Amino acid sequence: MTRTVGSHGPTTSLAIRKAGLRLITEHGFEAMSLRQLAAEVGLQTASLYNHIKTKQHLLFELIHEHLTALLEQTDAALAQVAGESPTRRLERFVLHHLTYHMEKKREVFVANFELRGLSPENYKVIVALRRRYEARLIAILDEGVAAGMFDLLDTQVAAYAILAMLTGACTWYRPDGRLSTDDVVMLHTKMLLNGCLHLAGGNTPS
Amino acid sequence: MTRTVGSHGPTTSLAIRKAGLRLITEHGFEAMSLRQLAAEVGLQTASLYNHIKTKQHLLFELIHEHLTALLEQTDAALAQVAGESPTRRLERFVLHHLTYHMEKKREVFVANFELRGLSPENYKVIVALRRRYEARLIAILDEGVAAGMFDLLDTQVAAYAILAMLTGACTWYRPDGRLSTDDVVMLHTKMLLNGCLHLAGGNTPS
Amino acid sequence: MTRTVGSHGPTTSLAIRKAGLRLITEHGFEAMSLRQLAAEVGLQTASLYNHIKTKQHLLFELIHEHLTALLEQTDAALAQVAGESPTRRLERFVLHHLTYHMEKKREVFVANFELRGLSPENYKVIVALRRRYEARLIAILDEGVAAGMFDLLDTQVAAYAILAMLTGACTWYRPDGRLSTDDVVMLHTKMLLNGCLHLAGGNTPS
Amino acid sequence: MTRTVGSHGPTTSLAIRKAGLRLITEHGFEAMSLRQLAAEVGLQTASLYNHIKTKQHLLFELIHEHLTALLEQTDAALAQVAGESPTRRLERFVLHHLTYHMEKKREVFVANFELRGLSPENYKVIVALRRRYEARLIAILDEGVAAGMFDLLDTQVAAYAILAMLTGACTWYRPDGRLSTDDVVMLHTKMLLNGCLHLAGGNTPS
DNA sequence: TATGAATGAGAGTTCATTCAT
DNA sequence: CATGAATGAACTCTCATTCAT
Repeated sequence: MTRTVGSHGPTTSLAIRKAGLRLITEHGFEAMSLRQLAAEVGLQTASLYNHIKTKQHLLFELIHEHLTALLEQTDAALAQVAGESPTRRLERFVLHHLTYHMEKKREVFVANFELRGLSPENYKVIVALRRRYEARLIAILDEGVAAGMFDLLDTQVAAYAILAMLTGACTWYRPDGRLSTDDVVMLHTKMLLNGCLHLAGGNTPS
Repeated sequence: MTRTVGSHGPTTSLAIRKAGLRLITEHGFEAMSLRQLAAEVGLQTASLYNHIKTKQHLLFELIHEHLTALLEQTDAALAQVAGESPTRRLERFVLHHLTYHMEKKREVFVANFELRGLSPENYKVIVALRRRYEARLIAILDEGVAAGMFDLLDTQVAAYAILAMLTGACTWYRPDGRLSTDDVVMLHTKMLLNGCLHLAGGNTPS
Repeated sequence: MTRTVGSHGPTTSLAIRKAGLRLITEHGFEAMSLRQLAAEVGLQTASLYNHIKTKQHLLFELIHEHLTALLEQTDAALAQVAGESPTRRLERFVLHHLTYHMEKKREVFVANFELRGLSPENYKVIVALRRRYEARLIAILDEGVAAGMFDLLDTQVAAYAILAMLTGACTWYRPDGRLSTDDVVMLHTKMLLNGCLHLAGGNTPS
Repeated sequence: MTRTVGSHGPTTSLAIRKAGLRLITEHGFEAMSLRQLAAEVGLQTASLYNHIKTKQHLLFELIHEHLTALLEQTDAALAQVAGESPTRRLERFVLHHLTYHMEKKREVFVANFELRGLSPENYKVIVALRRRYEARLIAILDEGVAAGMFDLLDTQVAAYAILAMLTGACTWYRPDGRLSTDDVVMLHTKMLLNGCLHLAGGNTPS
């Protein structure tokens, strides 16, 4: 009754998803062929269809799983600083976003830059999830502005700008690069916090 | 300056490039077919080859022309503030980057997110051009740090972060949206300048 | 005669054959997929192979069973009018053919229009059975001609023509249509008998 | 300026259609592969698409062209006997139907037995054409009944029966067979006319 | 008896590109 | 400068069938 270790339980499905992420990251979704994917996993192309519904659905699943996990973990992280100051909460958000994104580079990349490959219906679902994530940040910024601590013309645009910067990090960050994750986090945290804060001197750009 | 009316020579080529930009933006380079492109311009597919060398070369041209123009205009813009303070120069850079990017949304998008479609040789050329552009910003940041005005752990990473934020703007910016270009420029300028400046109080993150 | 309830052994096999007939009728043999068939019966495709040898063999079985039954019943019907006049025997043949065919529309359709799907060996077997059936009709026509009652140039061709007409009926006949089976039988019997009879006046076509 | 004889004008398109008819007749529409078809014509599969829209559309075209021609020629034939007796007109119809069908066996076969391969929309169009053809025969039968010359319970059903018999002829008729076309025509004409006529003696089936 | 997974073959269709006209 | 036709490669996906469990 014991299942042979390593044998075809969810193993193959996982391998497909993992290889899929890699290939999509490298060549783009449209440019990745199922032949390639199958070869990577050591299957015939036809066998893929025992594990995925269609190529399109695979893309959807990969992005959906990523966004769901991201949302969940973000909420958990923010729960730790519930009731604290907007600055503290923003700091926490940045920390979590960066660590998560630097760890799951591939998932992030796909979820951010391969939305074009989604069918219209799938696209809608994914965009809704993204909106929910953005809403977390916007809420923090709104609190900060309401408390007179943040100085932002428009919290939604500010949120987009912040996310663009943070997510951009996962594009160029290399684990074996010059900077540690801590460095990257510190650098971005400082830039963004300073950028949002209402500064006494009022050094608005000339 | 005179051009014989009806000699639609360059006209067709321009139309192809314009439609190409649009289709690549919408569907991605790999997903855009030359059939589509030809139809868009009112030609048969075969006729495209009177105006482009290959599909690959079209992509290269589009990106190359964009980057060349961007570099040229950036240098012109910075020349206007030669010798001024790093803050002023950074402000100028941000202003120019944003206005240019919000005006040429499609070119920017293609040049940023379709590099994967380039052949290795073409990729090298383009990346070199991008490096030169990034170098302009890094230089400004370096000056600022050297002058003790900017407080940045790593100017290269800071430059990437800044560019990610700025370029991100062209992704979500809609000319008919809630914010004017001026608003967008002001908002980003303020965030970034504050983010870079060496603040007296020393509000390092907790 | 007793069969353990729940031992759905033959039940499943029957369900498969029934669904097979339906699907082949609707989509054609080549166009029917075993996936479809399995789904129709509530099985996985692989499980079908516990009940059929191959797709090809299923087709063969369906047709073979039909033709065997048809032959058997036809002989029984004709036995009832053994020794009677060719006219009476022809009448009986027509009656039986039509009633049988209108009742087993699907079997008839498959046996008539899906022979192309048979493998060469299976094809031979089936065609031999059909020949035997046609022979029954030809024999009646021959008797009629010999007795001077039927006026037919060629009894084989006449048999084909008659069968074509009769079998055609099963194509358009709808149980819930305008005509009852009795109507259909009467109409065809009259047409065919008149068509075969040696008419006194000799109304040969001009 | 003169076009090379035999060169690629409509020649290739015609060859495709001709080979298509043959292959569909032999293997059935679904079973015919475009690879086969291309090979038959000496092309690469892809090249077919310079001449056909899709496989489905090819089928539609073949049937549509056939039915259109059939209708047209039938009307021409019937025009020759306009105003004559129903018997004469029926005779003419039978003659034309048989000669046309024995000459264009393949077209007839496809148009009669491959309707299942048509998409729902195409199916509708084709069925409408067939209805128009059947209407020609029904009209003749109606005239005959009205004039008291034909004895038919139901002209529509009679028409179906007649067409089934006539069309069936094209299934088994072989140009090199035992019977000449004339024989076949005479045999069927006699059977059908006798079958329809109102006979003095009133030999209704017992 | 039923199943999930695997397979090899092959389906229709689209692709970028070439070339004679 | 534009075109229709041709090409070879590649695409996603489905097929009937097998086999260990």
